[in-house]
Amino acid sequence: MKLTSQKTDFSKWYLETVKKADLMSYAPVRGCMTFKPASYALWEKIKELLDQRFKATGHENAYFPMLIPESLLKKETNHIEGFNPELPWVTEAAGKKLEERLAIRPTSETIIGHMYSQWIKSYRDLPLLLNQWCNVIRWEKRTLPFIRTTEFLWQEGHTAHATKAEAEAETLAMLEIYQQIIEQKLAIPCWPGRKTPLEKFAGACDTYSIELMLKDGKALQAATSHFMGTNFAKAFEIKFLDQNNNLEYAYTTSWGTTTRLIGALIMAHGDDKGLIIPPEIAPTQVIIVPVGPAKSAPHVHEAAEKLKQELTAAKILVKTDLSLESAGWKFNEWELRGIPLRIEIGPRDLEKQQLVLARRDTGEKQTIPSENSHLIIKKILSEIQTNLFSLALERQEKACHVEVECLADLKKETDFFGWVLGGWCGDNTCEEKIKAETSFTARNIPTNPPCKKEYCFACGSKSKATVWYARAY
RNA sequence: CGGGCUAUAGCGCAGCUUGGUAGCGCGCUUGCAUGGGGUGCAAGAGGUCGUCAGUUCAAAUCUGGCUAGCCCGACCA
Repeated sequence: MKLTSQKTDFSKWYLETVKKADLMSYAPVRGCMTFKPASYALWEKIKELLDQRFKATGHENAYFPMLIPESLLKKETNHIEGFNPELPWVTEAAGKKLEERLAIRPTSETIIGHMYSQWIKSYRDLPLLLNQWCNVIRWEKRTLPFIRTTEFLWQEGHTAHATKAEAEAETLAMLEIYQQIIEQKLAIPCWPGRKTPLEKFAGACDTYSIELMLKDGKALQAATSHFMGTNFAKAFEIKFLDQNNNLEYAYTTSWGTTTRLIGALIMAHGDDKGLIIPPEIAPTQVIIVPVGPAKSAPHVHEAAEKLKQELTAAKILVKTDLSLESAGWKFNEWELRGIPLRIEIGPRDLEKQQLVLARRDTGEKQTIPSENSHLIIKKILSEIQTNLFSLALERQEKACHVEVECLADLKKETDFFGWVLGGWCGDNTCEEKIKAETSFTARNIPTNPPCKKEYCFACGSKSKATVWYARAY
């Protein structure tokens, strides 16, 4: 698999891999896909980890309707302008044309804003910290499994606060949760930062994003967090009486991440053999494969089941593969599916009281004593986790990077896929020029750039911000 | 909405130039052997060749229309 310059090879690899690993298949609606158990299990795991963090920071889950009346959607002008081209509409029900057509939600700021205006009356009602897990539909022109599908699953948090400072802090706090989960659990290095005005969410004051660099050198927006100021509060009349009996607009935020993370995971770690799932996010961390002659099968299978019980007791997520396929077939199958660690157990191992371990990340095989094996296995799982993150970081820093100082230099790098840091004078036309001439776009203004750029990448005048540029999904 | 390409068995493809009995690989079914890296042998099932029309004694093959899908751009989590 080529990592840069060969994006068509990579997208072919990606499509083949998601099919071979039995993650998805297309549904009979344009751009819609089914999440087969293998990928839905990943989503459940991601959900579980995020949900814990949301609840630990005082948020609660709720649910709002999927259908949004057109009049509500139109209340925030920038918002409707941004989403209008990709909305599906329900215009008829029970054989009758509806008086007002209903959009299938592309996101829920509007309907939640409407509800919040009824729920929030006093400063005592604030902050209101809700999240919902749901599906949304955006009729995009081009789709790609997990990365961009017509319907996708996500979580959207919506909060309302009494002060600007508190809402801004919320926006950044949620961005940090995304960063922690993506780096620590998905083992993918993050670029947190603020979006440029052109890339901002429709209706937001500030949009922050987590950007990732995938194996082919393209960037992916993995999570967003928006500070809405009072834009939505004014559009939906979210007002409250403060301690001094003054009627004030609330400050709102929203933040979300999606099943796209599954695609990110595949494209950040996968290799020629298929998926590689980091142990912290893997629904199955260890697969036990019995090997050896058929005559010894019952005996070996019994030992495999016993080992499974031991490891399960040690809180390791483990499965055994007792199917009739040949051992070699199973090895390849589980490698394709990305299980981080495989244990081979056969008559020879039983005799010597040992186990053979095979790491998915490095391909290394090693023999360990079977007694207290869970201690070594846990250690190796954590090594795999660390190693995957280091590999991704190293690739991002070396393979996916060139050092260029101006637009003219970048234009010479026609085959280059990766990232570039550039200064930005603050002018939209400079950003648009870069996009038009190179297909690199401003991903975000990193919170902690590795260095600061003094001059605008496009026009050469004094820079106001350092921007991360890349070709993006 | 622009620009390319494809449509033949569950999947991947050949056959089309030069019209003449529907093919291959993988998968599937059955049996036996095998089992520490996609194992071997044998037998078997499965297709009105995307669709409509035209040319012809004869069309998967030639001609025209239609439809669907894919890839590359613009939109985008």
